[in-house]
Amino acid sequence: MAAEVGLSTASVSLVVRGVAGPSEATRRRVLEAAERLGYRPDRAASLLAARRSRLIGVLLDVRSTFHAELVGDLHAIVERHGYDLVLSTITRTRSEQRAVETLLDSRCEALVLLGPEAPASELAALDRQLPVVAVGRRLSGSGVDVVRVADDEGVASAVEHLVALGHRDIAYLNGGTGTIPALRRRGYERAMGRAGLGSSVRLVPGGYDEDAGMRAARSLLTSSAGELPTAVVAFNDRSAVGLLDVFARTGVDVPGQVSVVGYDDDLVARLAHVGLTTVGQDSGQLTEHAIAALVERLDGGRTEHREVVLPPYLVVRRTTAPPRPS
Amino acid sequence: MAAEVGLSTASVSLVVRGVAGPSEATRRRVLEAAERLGYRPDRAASLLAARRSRLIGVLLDVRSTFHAELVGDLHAIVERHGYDLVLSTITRTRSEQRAVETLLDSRCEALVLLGPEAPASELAALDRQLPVVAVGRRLSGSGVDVVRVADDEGVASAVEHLVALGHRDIAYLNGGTGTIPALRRRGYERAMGRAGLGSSVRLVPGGYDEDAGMRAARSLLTSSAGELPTAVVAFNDRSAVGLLDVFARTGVDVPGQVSVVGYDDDLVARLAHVGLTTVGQDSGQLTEHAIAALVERLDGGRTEHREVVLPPYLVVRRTTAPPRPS
DNA sequence: AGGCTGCTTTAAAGCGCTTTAATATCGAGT
DNA sequence: ACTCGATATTAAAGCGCTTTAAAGCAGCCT
Repeated sequence: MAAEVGLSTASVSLVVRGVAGPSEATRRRVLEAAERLGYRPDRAASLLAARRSRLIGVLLDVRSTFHAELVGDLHAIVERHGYDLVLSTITRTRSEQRAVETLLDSRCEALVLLGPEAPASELAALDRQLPVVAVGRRLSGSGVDVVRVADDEGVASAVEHLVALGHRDIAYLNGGTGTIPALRRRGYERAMGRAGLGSSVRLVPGGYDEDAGMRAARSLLTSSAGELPTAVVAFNDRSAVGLLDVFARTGVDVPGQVSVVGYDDDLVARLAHVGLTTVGQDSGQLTEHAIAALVERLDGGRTEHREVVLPPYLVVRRTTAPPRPS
Repeated sequence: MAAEVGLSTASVSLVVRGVAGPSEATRRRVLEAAERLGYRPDRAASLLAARRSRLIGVLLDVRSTFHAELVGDLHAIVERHGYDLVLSTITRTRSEQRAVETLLDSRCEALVLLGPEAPASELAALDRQLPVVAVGRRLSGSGVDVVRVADDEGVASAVEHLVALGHRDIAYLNGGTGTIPALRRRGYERAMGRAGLGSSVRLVPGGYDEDAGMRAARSLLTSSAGELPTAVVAFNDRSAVGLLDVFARTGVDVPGQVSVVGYDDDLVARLAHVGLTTVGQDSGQLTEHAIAALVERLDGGRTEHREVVLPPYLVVRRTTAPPRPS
């Protein structure tokens, strides 16, 4: 390529990277030749020579629609800062650790971890190697930057919405063990307390999928469970959909007899025939803050860690209404 | 790292890559030191020096759940062949071409394109640079390897299923323009013809999403459309879900009054409360053939192109039943 | 003319590895 | 003791770039 135009490789490098220096004439000459030869700089070589990759690694679960949305936003944002993305997904057979190692091998300068599961200590250790931002997960300690949505507030706003509609008998369909389920559950309990409904707190064992919701619905419908609550807040949309399904099949009118609120604003919640009232998080904000945090540490030299907590928003659709007359 | 153990970098390289040569003693010494120092070989440097990246690029749409599934399988398969994956996704703001360029820049040795949209000629041009396999799309000419499922057969088997149940008035909800919609539609037309129902062919304009399905359902329900068919085969699951939604809201019983079949065996089709009869494709087979094709060309020296067409399978769930009595 | 300045270009070193060919080591065999 | 072959190790070149310092070259001033 350099030989082709009778210039040094240095000049070519300068032109190709758009660095100031070469004259207009040289620039044109090189660009023309590059075009003609279909020249593409070798990323590996640049990376090696430049000692900067300008690569940001993203750990994701390719099966998650929410992650998909985030990746879309990330691409756009990262580009504005002159970085590029490298994706690494977990799968059934590919652990989080393995996925992160791939990212490390690609010599990423920083990592965005979408919903990481690793223990906080491990993440902190990672962060000692390179800037890391965890998205969407609450983390004790402050070994990494965190950008997340206040899940407890989200659930609280769901409860408040129901209370405002007149509900008093509001059950919560739990999401199992884990930091996120715990946080959401606490949001429910606190909100109930604040509404003077502390004594009506009613926790139903659940899980994260449709099946869990279906089981929960069936247990609520057995007479031994006592009267059906007038509303139930579910850990997430998937379990809420399970609830809706069983209610629909057993002739329980939603929202006539029971109101249902989900969490996540999943695609499934938005489907017109589901129309689930739910709590969503602003993916654009989430990614914007995540990248900002990394760039600050990479280019701005910030060293202490920070946690950004964004407010969730309630989306009222068709599964909530005033309670049935008792 | 080499200095650390008092050996040459060559020896270290040999050990780290697991190449035969170094003695057991050396091997242990290096491995121990690597562990202690947290040494990770630099991918870029290896890539540059080895002149082989052993990387396979995957073009995908991170928003597609089917692609997600494929990526999961790909990771597992590729690993068995000693390759690694690099992912590049299209997004709202990131074109297919841009995504492919990224892959090229990473010096992939071959590309797996999941549902590529580029014209065949462009793909053929790409294939002149490196082995390319297109997954899931029918391609005229033979400029690249193709692995796909026989979409026409899939739709045909849906029609045959309905015919076997006794249906004669079977409409098809079209998927818009594009090679895949065209192929599926033809599958419908042919199957109808074979069943002696050529004169009952009934095409409804549609699209690929829930909205299109909803619009189609409404148009079917207006009296001007004539009598409601006893069954409708939809271009895909998403549009089928739109149909189901409108039917449910307007009190049209499925499958009592109308049977509905989708296509894709999406997650949404599997949800218990949807229970959509649909046509699925075996993602494991698809990826297995795709990688096999690439490996053969990469390591086996095959040069001509090939097309692998896999059979789809019908999944009968709860949205199909014998037709309503007329 | 000679010395400056400011702009453009390039030689050369080197990034962290792989690879090849050559060298070192060690018994075994004669 | 000496050669031979097998095995283990390494020196050195080089992958395709970036980067730094230095060189080349105008034009300008004194």
